[in-house]
Amino acid sequence: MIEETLPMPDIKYIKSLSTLHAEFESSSKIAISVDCVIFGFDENKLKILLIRSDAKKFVGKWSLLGDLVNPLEDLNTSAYRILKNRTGLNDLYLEQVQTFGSLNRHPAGRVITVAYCSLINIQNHKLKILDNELHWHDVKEVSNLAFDHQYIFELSYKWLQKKIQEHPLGFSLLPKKFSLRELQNLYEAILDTKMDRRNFRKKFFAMDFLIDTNEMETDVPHRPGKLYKFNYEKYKKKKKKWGGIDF
Amino acid sequence: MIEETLPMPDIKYIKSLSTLHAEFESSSKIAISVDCVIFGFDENKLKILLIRSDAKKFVGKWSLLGDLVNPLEDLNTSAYRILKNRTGLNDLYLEQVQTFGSLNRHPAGRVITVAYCSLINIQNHKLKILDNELHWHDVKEVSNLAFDHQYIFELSYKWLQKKIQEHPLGFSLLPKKFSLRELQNLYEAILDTKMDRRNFRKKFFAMDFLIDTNEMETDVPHRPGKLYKFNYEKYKKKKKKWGGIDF
DNA sequence: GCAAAAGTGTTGGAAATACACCCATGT
DNA sequence: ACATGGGTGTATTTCCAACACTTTTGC
Repeated sequence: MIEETLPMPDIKYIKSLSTLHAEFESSSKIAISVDCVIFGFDENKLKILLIRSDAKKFVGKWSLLGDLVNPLEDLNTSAYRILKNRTGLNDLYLEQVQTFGSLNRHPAGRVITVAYCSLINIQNHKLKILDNELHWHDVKEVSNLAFDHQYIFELSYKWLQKKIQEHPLGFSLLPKKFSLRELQNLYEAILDTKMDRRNFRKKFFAMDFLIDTNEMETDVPHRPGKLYKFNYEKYKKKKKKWGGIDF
Repeated sequence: MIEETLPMPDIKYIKSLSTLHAEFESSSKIAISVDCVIFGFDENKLKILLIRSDAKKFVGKWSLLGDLVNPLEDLNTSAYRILKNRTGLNDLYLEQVQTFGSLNRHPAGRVITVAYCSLINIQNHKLKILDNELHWHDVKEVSNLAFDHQYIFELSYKWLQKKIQEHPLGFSLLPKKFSLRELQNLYEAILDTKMDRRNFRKKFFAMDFLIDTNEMETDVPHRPGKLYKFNYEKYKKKKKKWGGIDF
């Protein structure tokens, strides 16, 4: 139940003025931010966008892209704004992952952050602002991020691994037209595994969500493969079936 | 109030005083709350805990259990506090579901809320404080909740349906010792479906997470069934296998 | 012609489903 | 005795995993 007015601080004990002051300060505000875990796919590797942190406590460390939520803007809008400022925004997939609210996760005070996960196609979205050394990092080499961003990143990556097996998000990371080899490379990179090529094809053809574009790869130093598009319309109509119990 | 003899401030757009006031008020703070979707299981029906809203805009409507986050308390701690205040807290399962931050979801101002889902055993947790008509409602009869709580409830329910198929949460809703019939009734209630009794048993025995307590049901007007416990230790050791691709 | 990847089917095992009868208890 | 749900096994089907050779292109 939410009170219509903010509650008075509940002061039961005698405290020093400075403690009271600190509590008043902190009780009067919790800041809320959005952090974006932005995945891309290039050279058959899964990548993530990072910048250098400019927080004093974390100089030199890499950090997710985040910003405070503007009080007059919807939460999702905040996430889209951050993405837009950094990349441009066609063909992007964005979804909330989780909210992180440990007491001391931010050195500047109480900041609760909502993590969003975004998938973008690196080729179609050249970075426009390169402040703070913004660039793509191989996910396998991400370590020791600023704040609690390492933890957020790791949860987001696990989230992506699970999600991509249940929903067709992966296509956002590929060109509109792609070969089955590219699709399989994507899955193998994200899930960090190898799959049987024939079974992979069989699987996707059986789903019947791939549209044959009647085009072929060009400029490949081997037999060119067919190019496909993903049929979002057909997918949307499909209702998810009962999945069984499987711990 | 701006005095007529002073120069006009450099305002590019003319706004009413009340608009300016509202913008100042809202730009200065975003409140953050936690709302708990608390599920229980009784009489073979899935239930949810609700109270009467005391927000003026929603008089008479039912509402989830929520409260503002205390700036000196961890986010999860807020959720546990709300639960504790309302129920007592043994054997409870609590997990964050999603954060809701639409601009106008709360009439009192900008409030972003983090939804938590909790599963408790109704028999073991008699309600202690019955303010605001706190009691259990059949999930099938929940409608027209206050705020955006209907939406939060519906997402949480879907979350539960999915989660219970992939993780053994359901046991939190049952007594420590339960019969297979009770377990199946639980699954059928949550998933709103019927299952084959023999296959259900086979499934759970094959998982090998049930411990035979060598006790039987008593006071049942038919052949008594065996009572089982769930083996959390054994489950924890199990690593989740590769799940395949399945849109 | 050679390297490199595209394209293609079958088979065996595992898991899920569908299904029917006897048993133990309380009334 | 009867009503109620407990307990069990098998046949069928479906899904998944494993596996090898031929084809097409660039060089």
